[in-house]
Amino acid sequence: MPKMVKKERLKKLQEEIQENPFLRDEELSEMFDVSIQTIRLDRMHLNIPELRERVKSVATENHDKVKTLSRGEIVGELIDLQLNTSAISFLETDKDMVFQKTQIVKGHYIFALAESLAMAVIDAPVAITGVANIKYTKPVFAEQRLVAKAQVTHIRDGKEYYIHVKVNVKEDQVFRSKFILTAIDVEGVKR
Amino acid sequence: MPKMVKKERLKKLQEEIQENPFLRDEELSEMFDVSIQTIRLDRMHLNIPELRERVKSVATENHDKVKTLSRGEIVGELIDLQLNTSAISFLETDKDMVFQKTQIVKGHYIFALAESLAMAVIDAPVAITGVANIKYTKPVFAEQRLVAKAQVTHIRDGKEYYIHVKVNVKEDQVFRSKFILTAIDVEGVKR
DNA sequence: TTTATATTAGTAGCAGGTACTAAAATTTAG
DNA sequence: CTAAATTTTAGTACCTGCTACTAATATAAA
Repeated sequence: MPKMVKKERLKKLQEEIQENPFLRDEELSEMFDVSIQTIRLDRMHLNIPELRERVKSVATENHDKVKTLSRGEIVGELIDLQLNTSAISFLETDKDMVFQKTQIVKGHYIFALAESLAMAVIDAPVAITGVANIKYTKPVFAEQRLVAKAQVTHIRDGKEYYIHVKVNVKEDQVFRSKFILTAIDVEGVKR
Repeated sequence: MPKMVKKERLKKLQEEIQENPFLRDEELSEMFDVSIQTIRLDRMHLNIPELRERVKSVATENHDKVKTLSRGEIVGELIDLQLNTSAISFLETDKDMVFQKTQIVKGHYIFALAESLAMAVIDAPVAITGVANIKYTKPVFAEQRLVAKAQVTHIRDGKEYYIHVKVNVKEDQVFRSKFILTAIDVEGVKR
């Protein structure tokens, strides 16, 4: 990189570390063609912690994220559950969920919220999503609280469950759907 | 923890570190009530790297994962695209995508594949999912290759796009859907 | 009791820093 | 142009969480 003044370097340094937090001071000093001490002063000035701390925070952030996405079978937080009858859950949307161009939340997050609530409301050891009829009525943005309400409308033969799930942001409905979930015995589905 | 024989300790140690990779040798030595040296010999025996290496690998693994989920606007890999006409993409399913009880892939992954393909096929700067009509025809398991095919069936007023998306595993259809996407101008959607 | 096996102790050295002091180099002001 | 202020570089001591190694004990098996 060509030599630059302090201000410029600070800006670029911040961007560079943001983009790749795994860079050592030595590597950065080579990139910017300044001494290692300068990089350290710069980091101090920008309140950027050392490599190991950066790595640790990437690790812990993502560790948590992976847990709530793959360990938790339910997307969002369950706040009320009447088995086989109704259920309510919510999900706070954030910047990671949106299309960058439009800032609109990707549909599958809302779908996942609705689907997992539909699954949660069923009192069956296993259920598989059969049919879903969906309508997105309004776009959802980041930093909004989605409230999902599921209502079991019909149970046929004790196997097929008809469930309506509606998702609201405050009083505005943003999504509605009908799920038909079919209870299946675990052994019967093996490949 | 009560004292235990080597074999038992090795097993527990492996589990403990797997569950929480952020433990120092010293903390582990206290947990198991053995010397720090013993923990180090144990790790060596089990081929478990040191704390910093573990943290680093958690960070990099998840760093990649987050990138492919949030940076990439399209879920799956695009292999063919005829703008405003048709498109094909695929997605390899893995163990992280399934319900643990049933080993069946969660519906929203398939939905996300279909939705993002539907969005990709449209030649509009911005598009928002309006209505989706969905049917899951067969359960999908991990380690299968989902192939999604999108077909634009109708364009109304140059704004509303009707798109069919079908998802197959080999010759079996596992999902089909109809999307109606509405092109919107970016300025018009701001809150 | 001798011999293995397992555990503990202790030392030197490494990476990637922090925290600090001090000297140059460069810029800015008078 | 010169003095003062700012920026950059140099160097040292110390920190954490290790590795790699040597050596002494403790415990269990033959």
